[in-house]
Amino acid sequence: MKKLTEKQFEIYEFITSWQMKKSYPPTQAEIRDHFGFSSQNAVRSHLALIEKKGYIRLNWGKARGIKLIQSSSISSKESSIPLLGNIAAGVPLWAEQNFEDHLPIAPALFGGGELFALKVIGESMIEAGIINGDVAIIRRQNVVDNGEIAAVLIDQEATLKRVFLSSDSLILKPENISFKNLEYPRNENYPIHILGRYMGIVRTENNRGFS
Amino acid sequence: MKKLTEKQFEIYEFITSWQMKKSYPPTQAEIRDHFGFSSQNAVRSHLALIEKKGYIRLNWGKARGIKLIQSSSISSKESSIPLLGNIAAGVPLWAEQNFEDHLPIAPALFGGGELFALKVIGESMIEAGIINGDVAIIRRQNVVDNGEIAAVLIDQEATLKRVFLSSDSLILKPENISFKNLEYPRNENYPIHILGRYMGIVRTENNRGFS
DNA sequence: ATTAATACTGTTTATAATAACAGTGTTTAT
DNA sequence: ATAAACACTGTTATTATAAACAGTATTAAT
Repeated sequence: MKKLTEKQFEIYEFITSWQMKKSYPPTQAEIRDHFGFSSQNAVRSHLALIEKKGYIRLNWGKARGIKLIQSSSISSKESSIPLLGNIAAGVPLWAEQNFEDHLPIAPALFGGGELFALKVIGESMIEAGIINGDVAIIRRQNVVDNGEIAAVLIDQEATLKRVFLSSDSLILKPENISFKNLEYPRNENYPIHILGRYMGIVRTENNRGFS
Repeated sequence: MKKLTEKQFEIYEFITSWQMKKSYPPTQAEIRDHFGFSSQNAVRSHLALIEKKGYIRLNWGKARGIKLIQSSSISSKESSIPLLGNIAAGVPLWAEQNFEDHLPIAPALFGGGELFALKVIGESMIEAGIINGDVAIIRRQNVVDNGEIAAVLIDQEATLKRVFLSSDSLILKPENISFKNLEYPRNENYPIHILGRYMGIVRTENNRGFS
């Protein structure tokens, strides 16, 4: 199946998660509003392309006539999100063995894609409402847009930071007034990895400090 | 759950099988045609009754706004948490009709019990890391221990507050320095209800303001 | 260097679909 | 016997939603 462009994928994801939540697909106008387009035509042309690539089927002329085609990657069979455990130095990060747990949550709730969960350590994102011990849901990707929150690995510890990438440096901005920005010059081997984009959190009060 | 009449059941079945086949629900006109009614009103009144019995939920004014309610045995108890929708004055709070959505999350993650979800309105718990728009997971119970966070209903609006009950008063303490405590003398008919105990939150960044 | 595909804005028209109002018999449960 | 709930017909208004047409600007692929 032909690959979707990034934008097309975003729209496709929006449809799947809407469908998941509401059990019926969104209208073109609802998609337009979500993405802030001022023209429905933007949606129409995107849908046409996504259909051409075989991800959806359009029932032309009918309200909410978008039918999702089952694709193996985002199939509804997946009903959990892997929780990444302790990160041992040198061990390949994505090996199955590192997944010590699975959260019984359908990935579609967080927009689907290649998701994993990570326990947030520290208070650095407290002003974004993310506190120590929260489980962050991350979509795996190694680049994120400027200003987005990403999961980064610093000295074997996973934390969340707002990421700004300029031509000559990478800046990690905590959401906590008492923390300083971290700045790393580019083209140097800085000791951080972007693990993925922050998609949300899950916080369970019943088993804080459980594992 | 109240039983459907034979005719209502036929219509309900038609909707479920349509939904299965097409992945979106039928319109009222499509139902009318299938049953050979000459008036849409026949459909409308049936749907209203089926909704009242809690088998579907109607999204009034929206095309194909019929949502099937998961039969509580399969989905609710094992792999999803109902999201409580708008709370209309006078309407019994726990009627099926008020559940507009189900979060695809296994209740066990939040300790099990009779759980439901509620969208948090306002900034009153910001210091507990709970921000406006978060979906709080609540375990239904009308009493909570002193100092625990509970979902309370004040003037038809659901918020979270830390609850303290002394011999002569009930105090609701927000976790926000700029908010004042609310105090209600006991043995008076105060306008608040304790809905249940706060068990955690889910925050999805991908569909904030999804309704 | 040029084409094709992508990602849109803006406006208008057509149709799909729901809502509201006013009724008529028929059954079911007091 | 008498409401109340059920199962409809018939008509009209209104809104929700999709389609069509005419563009612009940017990026990726020859």
